[in-house]
Amino acid sequence: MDVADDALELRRTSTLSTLVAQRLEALILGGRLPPGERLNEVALARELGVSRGPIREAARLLSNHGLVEFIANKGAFVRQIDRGEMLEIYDLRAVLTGHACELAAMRATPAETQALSDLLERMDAATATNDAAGYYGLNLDFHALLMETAKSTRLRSYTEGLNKEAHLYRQVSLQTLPDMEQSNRDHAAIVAAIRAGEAQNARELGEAHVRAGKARFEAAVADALFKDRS
Amino acid sequence: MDVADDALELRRTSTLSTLVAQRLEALILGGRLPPGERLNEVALARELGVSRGPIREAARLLSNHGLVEFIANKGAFVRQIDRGEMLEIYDLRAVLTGHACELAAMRATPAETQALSDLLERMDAATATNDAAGYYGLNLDFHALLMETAKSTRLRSYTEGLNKEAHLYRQVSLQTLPDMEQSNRDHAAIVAAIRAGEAQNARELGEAHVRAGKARFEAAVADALFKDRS
DNA sequence: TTTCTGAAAACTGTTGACAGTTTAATGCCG
DNA sequence: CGGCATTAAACTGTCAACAGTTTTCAGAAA
Repeated sequence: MDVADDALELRRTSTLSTLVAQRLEALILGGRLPPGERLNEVALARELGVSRGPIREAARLLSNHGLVEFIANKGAFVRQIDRGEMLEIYDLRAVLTGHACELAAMRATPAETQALSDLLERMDAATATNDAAGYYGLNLDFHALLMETAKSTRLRSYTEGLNKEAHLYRQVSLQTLPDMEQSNRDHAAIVAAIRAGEAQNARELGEAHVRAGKARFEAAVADALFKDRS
Repeated sequence: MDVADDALELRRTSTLSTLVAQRLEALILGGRLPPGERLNEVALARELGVSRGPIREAARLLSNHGLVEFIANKGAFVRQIDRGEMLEIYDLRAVLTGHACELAAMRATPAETQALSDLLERMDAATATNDAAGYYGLNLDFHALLMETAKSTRLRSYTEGLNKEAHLYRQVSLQTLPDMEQSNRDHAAIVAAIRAGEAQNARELGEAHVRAGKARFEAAVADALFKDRS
């Protein structure tokens, strides 16, 4: 999608409500509106310089993205995600990532496989220099490109939603950092399968990749629990 | 969830916006608001006896369910689903149904497997008497119970959303009726795998079951196309 | 001091009105 | 008669005010 399309798309969809929704989403994911917090309509309206109408519409927009929960006569609250829901999210992400890899293997254009390979190389470089922050960003890019390559709008929006929800887990400290080396070995295997057009194989590799993340998460939680009790 | 819980839940969530959303959803899925139609706010407000605010909020609610699409300064439109999107929906439904069966195999209580078996029998009875309408309803119940048994709220809501979206396909005539006998053989195999706790097997069976539906759909589309041209 | 009661403050849910945009229609010109 | 500019109608986007509920807090009773 080029710039002109972007501009058109913006003009086609942008209204105060959607802009406010983006602001609110940023506030929530950025932690300034922590899980459990109520979205005070009048305060937010004053702060953002709009009336309550757009605030309410924006909150309703976010509600089905799973970021916000409505309680009648009490208002909109930032959702709280507990450990069980986090596991649920990992499971779904695993299944959907697997499906994305499968589709990518079937549909990837040469340019796309090349772009994936390029990202792989840059991630290797980040691993070599132990650049965790850089790796983190590239990792996001990689998974985004994977979804792009799968060419399934719903798959992408579901995955994006799950990723956002994961940010609502109370102890962000438990959002584990991947073992960069192992993680990128996974990526390399996935890209190889995609390049070879081995759909089933790509699917299994993608699913296992996320499952590994889930395992790390569970270990981190168990570890934190242990520390609490000691 | 018992009746008291339902009432509480209702009181907790129900507000004009949500009630209107349910009404609108019914109008859309019932075909009275066909795909592509604009949701005229003033007309709907008058018809439902509320002001435009709740209508707008309800539309925003439905927009995230994928039933409605907003275009700035033009309003809310009932989404249109084309053949490609329909295939995308089938794919996702297949993957998610497989996952649901997998989870069900791991988590089903004896009561739940029994309930699944009971539905199976009633579907057999419907098949025997060639009661397509009855089978249709029981089939919905079966898949709903499957999701219940999987005990994953997101899995359920995603699947429900996909099912609703599928209703937006322009030619509802192409929504194929399953071959009742074959379909129920699939169901029986799935329940057997769940009862046996064979998660991986249940997953594959569930996925294949939906894939079969996708194949029927593709055949029906090809057939319709052929008839058009002849 | 604690607990209950009741009123006030704060806030959400809803409504009707105003502003700006889009769409349809009317009339003009070729 | 057909195409085009202009104008009016219809409609959406936004706002400010009203109604009803929830929460808070002060004061009285135990």
